[in-house]
Amino acid sequence: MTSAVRRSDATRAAILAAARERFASDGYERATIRAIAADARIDPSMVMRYYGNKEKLFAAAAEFDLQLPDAAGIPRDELGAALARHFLHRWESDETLTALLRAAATNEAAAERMRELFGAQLLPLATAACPDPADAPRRAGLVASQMLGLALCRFVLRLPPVVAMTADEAAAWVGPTIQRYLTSATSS
Amino acid sequence: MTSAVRRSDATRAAILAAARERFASDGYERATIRAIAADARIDPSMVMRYYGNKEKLFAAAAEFDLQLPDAAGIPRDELGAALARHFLHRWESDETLTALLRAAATNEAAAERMRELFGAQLLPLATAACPDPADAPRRAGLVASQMLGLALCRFVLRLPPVVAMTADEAAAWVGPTIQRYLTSATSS
DNA sequence: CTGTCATGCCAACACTTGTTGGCAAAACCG
DNA sequence: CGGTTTTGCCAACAAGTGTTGGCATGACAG
Repeated sequence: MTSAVRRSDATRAAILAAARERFASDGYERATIRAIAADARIDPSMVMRYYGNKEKLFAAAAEFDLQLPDAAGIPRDELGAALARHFLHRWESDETLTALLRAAATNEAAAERMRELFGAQLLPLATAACPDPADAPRRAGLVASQMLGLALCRFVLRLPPVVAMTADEAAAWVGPTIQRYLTSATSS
Repeated sequence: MTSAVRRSDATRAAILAAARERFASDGYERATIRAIAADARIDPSMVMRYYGNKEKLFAAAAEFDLQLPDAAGIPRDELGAALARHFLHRWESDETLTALLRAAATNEAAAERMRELFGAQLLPLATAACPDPADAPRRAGLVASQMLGLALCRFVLRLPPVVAMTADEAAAWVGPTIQRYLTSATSS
């Protein structure tokens, strides 16, 4: 009966949703199993039964797909702006990324997950987009620094001027930066 | 006897140094008073006597001066590169900034401190450097997003390609970005 | 209906946390 | 020297943590 719909699937989903919310707003250590369980209106022990322990719960809650567009489908000189817009949109529509970012600051497993996400999703796109595949990692790292920095200031630190910008304004400013990191002639 | 050198000043300093180290490597919640006290080779209760409570200890440990150069002393078109280099150097020579960044991800007081730092130190420089003072906050916010993002990837998440770069390489890449955020014609 | 398994809650565990009060020794001042 | 203040440690507290095992209730197959 592995593929059947169990009655507990709703509970599992409620736990996962509550976990994402707590991890996103409180980070890994301050998000307690008890608080998550209370949000999902079940007993804390259920969380343990369905997810084993807190670490595994986080791993399940931090599962994430950036859904990056295919580099081939976008004109080379619009890639920066398109990526910037996509990132911001993705960030605003799914709190998983904020959860991951907040947790990654203090939790090594979350940081490792962030590095995996970088290597598995952003790096391939950079490799396809940049002139010399040999320095794709560095270029992807720079793109990450700008996009994660923007998310940090906007969703975590909440710097007023960064929060005040619309997503389109922010993308318009940051787009050329991403573009340069991806496709410019090598600096230095 | 307020201005005299007390015998306990060495202990106070040891506590503060240990606190900065722990906050920098563990973040606010995982850095325990007990661990800090152990590092400083004293009893946990001493931390309380000298700093009141954990919050105040963090406030004392997170005191920080960016020591930004005067915008007037630097040619306008070299400001971006100079700032990038300065930031990276400052970051590497004092772990207080890493402590502040790690803690700010999950601790509201630390985030507030980060915003103060932004408003009191980076904003004035941007106001002096950018063409129209009216959009200085936005420009300063963008600068912060890039510099904090770089620090996040390099010192907290430890993305391999970002760690592998030398400080000068990183500054060479990021410099033009900062420059554009500060002095370019308004985007969008 | 009967037996079986899934679902949920309760109570408790071992442990860690920040924090407090009291007590000994050392340092200092007259 | 005597008296006071400073510096430090010890033991303990109350609260909160992740985690566990047992017991009820419901659903469901035969």
